Amino acid sequence: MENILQNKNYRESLNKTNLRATPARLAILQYLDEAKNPLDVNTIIDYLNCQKIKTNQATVFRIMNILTNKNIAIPTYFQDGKTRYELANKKHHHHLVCEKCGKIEDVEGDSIQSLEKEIGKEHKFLIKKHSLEFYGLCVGCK
Amino acid sequence: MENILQNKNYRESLNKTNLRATPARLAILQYLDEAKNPLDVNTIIDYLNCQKIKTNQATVFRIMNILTNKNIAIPTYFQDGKTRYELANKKHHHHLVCEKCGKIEDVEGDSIQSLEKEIGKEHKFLIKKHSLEFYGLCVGCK
DNA sequence: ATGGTTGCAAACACTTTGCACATGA
DNA sequence: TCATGTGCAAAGTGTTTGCAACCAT
Repeated sequence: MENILQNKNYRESLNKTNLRATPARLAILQYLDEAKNPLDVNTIIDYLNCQKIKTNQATVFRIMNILTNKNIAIPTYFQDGKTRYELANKKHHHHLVCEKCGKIEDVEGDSIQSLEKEIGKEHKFLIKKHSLEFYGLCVGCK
Repeated sequence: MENILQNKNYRESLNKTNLRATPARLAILQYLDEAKNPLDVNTIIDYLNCQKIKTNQATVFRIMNILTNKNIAIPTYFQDGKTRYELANKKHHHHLVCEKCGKIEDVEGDSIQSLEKEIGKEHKFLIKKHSLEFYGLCVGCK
């Protein structure tokens, strides 16, 4: 579980995993790296269009799947049915999702490590990861 | 947040919330009540067919949405993109999802209540619920 | 009787796939 | 050069909606 994106050299990061550095891939890595929230495919496509990089859904889905398989990106599945992606790079965190405006906020810290260990042992289950989302109302909406 | 399904009188439970007691609704409530796992719509349809209750996806989705809005059922969203439902009736719990065979196991106990309070306060976020799923390998698959 | 429910088909949204063409190394 | 990647269109899923017919109360 090494940190593939350590030096923001996206091109090198791609080559290191036997992926070619295409304009779309480079731009997506940069966008994910700058993003404060997990991004869904349509948001990514809009961004690429703004950057004058012509693309389409099939390609972006393919890229996101590859980045996921190479452990460069991590998908999270929210209640609206859209998959959102973040760089695996980021510190482990959870999400606060506002049910009114849809805003997604990160919560840093892996606060349930010990719980995870305990549960895994008790249920004889090899836990590899977890997904913890809090749903409610953000400051502006409550 | 009263317990609507306290006495397994599904008909009464439905009437109490201004819902008519149709064969599909009664059977779904009973099925959910007996189920050890959250159920997705196709699984529910298969069950209804076995029970000689003719139905279709639109109807079952509509029923599940209504039950969710009436706080009788709770949806959970898993990585395979399918929504699964449980009775709101059940003790609060989390899920262990086997990434190989797909089996879903419940983990009883609301072990992160205090964490939730803490995070809500710190982020000025009104947390109404959370969703915690553990992914990995079950006894049989590891 | 009549308003809530269903069934069917069509529409939607998200995601995947096939195949010819284009391109990075 | 040539394997890898892209674009487009079509197809695959899960879910929702419109509307006429149906049925629980």
